Amino acid sequence: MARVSQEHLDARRRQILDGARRCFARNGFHATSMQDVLREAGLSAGAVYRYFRSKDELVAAIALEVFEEVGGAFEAVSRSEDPPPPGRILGEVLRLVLGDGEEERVPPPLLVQVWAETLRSAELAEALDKGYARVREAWVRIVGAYQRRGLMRDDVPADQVARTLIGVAQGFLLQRALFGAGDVTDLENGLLALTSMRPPDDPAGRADGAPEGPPV
Amino acid sequence: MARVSQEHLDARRRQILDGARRCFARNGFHATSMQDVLREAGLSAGAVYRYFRSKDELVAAIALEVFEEVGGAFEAVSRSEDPPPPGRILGEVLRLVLGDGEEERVPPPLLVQVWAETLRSAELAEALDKGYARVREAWVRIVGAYQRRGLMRDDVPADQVARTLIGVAQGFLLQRALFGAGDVTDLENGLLALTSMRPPDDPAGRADGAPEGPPV
DNA sequence: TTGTCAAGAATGAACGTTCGTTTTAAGTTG
DNA sequence: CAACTTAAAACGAACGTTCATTCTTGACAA
Repeated sequence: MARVSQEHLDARRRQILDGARRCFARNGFHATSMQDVLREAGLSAGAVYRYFRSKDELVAAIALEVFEEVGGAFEAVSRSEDPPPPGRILGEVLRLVLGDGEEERVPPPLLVQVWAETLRSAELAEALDKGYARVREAWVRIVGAYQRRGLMRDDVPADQVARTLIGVAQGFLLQRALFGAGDVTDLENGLLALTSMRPPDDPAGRADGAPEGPPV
Repeated sequence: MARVSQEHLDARRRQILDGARRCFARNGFHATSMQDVLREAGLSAGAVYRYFRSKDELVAAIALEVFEEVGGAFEAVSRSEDPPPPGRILGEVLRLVLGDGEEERVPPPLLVQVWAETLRSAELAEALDKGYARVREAWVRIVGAYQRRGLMRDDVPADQVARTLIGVAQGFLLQRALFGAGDVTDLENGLLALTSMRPPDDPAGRADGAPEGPPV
C-alpha cells in the first residue's frame, strides 16, 4: 500500500482550505470558480475532489470554520468573573477575531461572504443559530454581572443588551470589510463615550434611575 | 406608432426591479439566474434586456437603490436640532429602513447581499463610500450636539462615536437578516441600558469625567 | 540497505449542463 | 399599416465534475 501519512492528508486538506479561503475572501463564493481554487491551492481538479466531494462541501467547511473562530473569540473573553467594561471586552473579542497583529485570522470580507451564504443554506443557518445561541448566553452572563454590580440599570432584559453588544461587534467587522479603515481602539473609545453618557433629563447622571421612561 | 407612454416604460422598469429584488433577497445575486428574474417579473428575456443591458446593470441598479434608501433613512433623522437619545434616534432610522409596519422597504437579507456584492464591485464600493461619508457627517453633527450639551464626554472624537452608532444599526440589521428575530424596541432598550451605564471605578456616575483613563 | 511492486494520490483533458445574452419571428397598438 | 414591443428558441462561453491515465509512495523480499 502506498497510503500516505495522516499528516500529509491533513496538510493537503488544509492547503486546499487555505487557498479556497483566499479566493472566497477576494471574490465571494459564487464568483470564484473551481479553477480559481485549484490554481490558488496549486493542485489539480482530481486532487481537490478527493478531499471535498463538491464545491458546496468546500464552502460549507470554510463557513463552519469561520463560525468556530468567531464564536470561539466571543466565548473566550466571557470567562472573566469580573468583566471589564463593554468597550474593552469587545475590543478583546475583535482583536482575537482579526488576529493580533502578526497572523491574520478571519478576514472581514470573508465573514461578510459567509453571512450572505448563510442566508441561502439551511445547514449553515442551523450552525449559525447554535453558535449564536451559545455566544448570546455567554454575553447575557456578562451583562448580568454588570447589572448585579449596579453598573447598569437592570430593568432592561440582559438578552436585549447582549444582542445589542454583539451587534456592535458585527457592525464594526462589517465596516472593516466595507471600508477597511477603523481601528479596534476607535470602537473601544466610541463605546466608552456611549456608556458614559448622561441621560438628557437627568443632569446629575444617576445611572440606575429611569431617566427617560421605562423600556417597553 | 405603437410607442408606449413614459409611464408604461417606468412601470415596466419598476416591475423588473421589484421582481429581481424579490429573487435577489431570496437567493442572492449570483445564485439567481436571469430565468428566475424573468419568471418572477412575468416578462420574457427580450423585454428585460430592453430595460437593462446586462445582469450586472440590474444588480447595480438595485444595489444603488438600496444604498439610497438606507442612506436616506440615516440622514432623514439627523435634521433635528435637539437630537433625542441615541437609542431613540437609531430606532427611528431602523423603522424607516424596515418599513413602518405596512409596506416593506429594504429586506435585511437583500441588504446583506448588497454588502457582499459591494466587496466585489468597484462601482458599488465607490457609491457606498460616498453615501457612508455623508451619513457619517450627519451623525458627527448629532454626536457633537450630545457633547456640546454635556450629555457625553467630549474627549472622544465624535467621528469614532458616530461610526460606532452606525455600526450598532448595521449589526441590528444583520441580526434581523440572519436570525429574523429582534424587535427595534429591543435595540432601543439595549442602547438605553448601555448609555446609562456607570463607570466601574466611579460609582457616583459622573459622566464627563475620565472614569477609566483617557482614550488612546 | 536495496530493488520491486501494487495501491493510493494526483493529473488534466473532456463531459454534460446551465448560464447570460442574442436573434428572429410573432404580436400589439396608435 | 407602420412603429415598436414581446415571446421564445438558440448560441457560445463557462461552469462544476468525472475519469482514464500517470506519478508517487511505502511495505516487503532479498
